[in-house]
Amino acid sequence: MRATIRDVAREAGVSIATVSRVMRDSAAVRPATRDRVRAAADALEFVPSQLGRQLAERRHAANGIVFPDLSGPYYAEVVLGYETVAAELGRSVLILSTRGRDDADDAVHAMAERCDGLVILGRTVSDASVERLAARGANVVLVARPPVGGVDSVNAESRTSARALTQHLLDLGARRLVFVGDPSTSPDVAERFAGVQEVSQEVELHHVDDLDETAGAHLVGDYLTRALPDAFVCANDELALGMLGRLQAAGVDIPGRVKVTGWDDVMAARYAGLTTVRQPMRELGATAARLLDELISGSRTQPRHDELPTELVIRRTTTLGKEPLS
Amino acid sequence: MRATIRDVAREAGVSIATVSRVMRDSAAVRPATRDRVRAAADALEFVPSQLGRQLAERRHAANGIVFPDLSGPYYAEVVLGYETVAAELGRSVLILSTRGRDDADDAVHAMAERCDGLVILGRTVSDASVERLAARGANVVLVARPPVGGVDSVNAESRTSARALTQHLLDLGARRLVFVGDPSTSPDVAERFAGVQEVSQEVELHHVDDLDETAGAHLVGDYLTRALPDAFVCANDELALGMLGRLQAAGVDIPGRVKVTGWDDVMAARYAGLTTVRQPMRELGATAARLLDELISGSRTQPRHDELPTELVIRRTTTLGKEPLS
DNA sequence: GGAGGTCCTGTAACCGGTTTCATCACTCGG
DNA sequence: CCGAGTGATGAAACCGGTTACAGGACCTCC
Repeated sequence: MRATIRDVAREAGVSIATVSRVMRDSAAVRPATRDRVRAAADALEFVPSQLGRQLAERRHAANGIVFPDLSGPYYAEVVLGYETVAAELGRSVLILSTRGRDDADDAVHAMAERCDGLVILGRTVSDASVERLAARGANVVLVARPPVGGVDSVNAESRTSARALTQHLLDLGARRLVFVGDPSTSPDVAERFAGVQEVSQEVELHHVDDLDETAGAHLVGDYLTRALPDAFVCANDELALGMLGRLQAAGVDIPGRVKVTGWDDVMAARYAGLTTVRQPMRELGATAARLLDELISGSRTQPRHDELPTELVIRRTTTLGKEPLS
Repeated sequence: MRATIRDVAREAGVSIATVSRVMRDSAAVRPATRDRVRAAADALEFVPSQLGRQLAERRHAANGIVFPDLSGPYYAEVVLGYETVAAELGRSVLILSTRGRDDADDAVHAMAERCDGLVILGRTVSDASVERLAARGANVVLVARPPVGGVDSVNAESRTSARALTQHLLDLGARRLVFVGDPSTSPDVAERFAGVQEVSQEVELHHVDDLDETAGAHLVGDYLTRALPDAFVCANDELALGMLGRLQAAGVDIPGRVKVTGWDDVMAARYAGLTTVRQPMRELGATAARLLDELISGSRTQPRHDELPTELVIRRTTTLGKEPLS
């Protein structure tokens, strides 16, 4: 069995209070006593129990982060940015993936009991659950999800880049645009669509349920038999990549005949030469960590809703550039 | 302040022991008493403190996982597989990324104090640290890293697939092979090289320090001025993708003039049509979680060193197939 | 009617730390 | 020489649970 603070106290001939003071340097201890305690602690290989400490301090020194998945680069990067800052702030990070889990809400509540605060990415838990957490006094920051009540949030700006993207297409002579995605499923997608509409009023909307490659590849068929538009503005990269593959297989000239854009700038987008919009993923995570720290330390009481800028990335699927693969 | 077990006991007119029994269903309680306790708990919105519980049970019900990064899909998938199984086993998951951290060893030791056991991916911490952890009685499982002492490990098989990959190239008529990577930096790479050598004795070795795209793109230059081999067998996909981009830019016929293979099957490899070797990443994580659980529960005392099979994935950079993008 | 058993519940010790407060020794100024 | 102040230390309460053990109520069977 591992040594406890009482073992060290006995060995050094002092009280446990003194050992505690030496271990955490919290109060003056006579040098001679301090050395004796240090020696005893070393001899017994004493390492203070985090559980005991946490119970006494009534804090976990840990934060949670909830995400749907780590498969794509998106959430992985956010998690990394979050972990980096949390570590700097001296907090451990607990993770919870809701993929393939039907009890996500319960799992999140259980997790909230194990940390001082948590970050929730995307639509992993219901609004009701978020509100319940907040009502229970949990410290919560939402990322990539519209604000719920007075809960903090951090999001990537969508509308400005959507406008820039659309203007870029118009500048290239594209007139008939088709937006692929369903604005009603996600406020993010709605914002992107709204941005596109602001610049190109006559943009068509092609509803699609799943925003993945299969759906993208599938829906191309409809257009091949009918007329192709000048450009497909996809709600995300997966969709765009799926369409791209299918269009290329059909021998359609890209970007000559039709232009394609995505959103997110996943790694594969680089290899596919896909024009897209890059989000500051790591920065989203880092910002969330800082906001959460403010909540936990109580240094801020007013809710904050941050919006981080995004960046248009132009590649071969819109302009036939000679830019290197980078 | 949140209600504690004592508040509930007072409210229900019973002792804290009875409340505990009701909350955890650990012993028979008279139905009438149980209902009274339940009602009191509900009224006070009592949720047992995990800290108190953990201290009493002397367990964290949490496992750690240490990884270098999450940027590539490799570690992200391993972490996901791990998290899924850990959650099924009722354990939370703590993460620690060592990227850009110079005190990785200390951080890992600190983390070990906060969980019942941990998984270490790759060469994130020194062998000495792993041994120190094991000596302190920590439960440790290594993944994608050669065994250290009697510590459990889970690895992906390398040699068999390396042989299959090489045979595939020979079957296609390739004779002059160049292996790109440094077998001395990683036992994994050494295994892969050894497997290649077993089938093609005259394979050349091209040492390269960093196994990333830049390095790959860079080293192509040397070969363009001299003679190209029949095939480049790269130690990983990033390297291969870097070379591929540079070769294509130079107008080299792939796979006609030169074939290129990678290792890992990252997502971008699919889009690039790169022949590679797929590792069962999620399964690596899941297996590690199960081994760790055996260690923690004490149901196994003999160390285990598992090796999971890998799979050759043939794509356009070796054979000019018509296989769909999948 | 009493011994023995079962069922339920409370008392109290325990997990391993932190921290308040009291105490005691010692220094210093008057 | 004495009272006040200062610095180091220990006793004990506390954080919020779990659980071994004891004991009382009640039932059963001889």
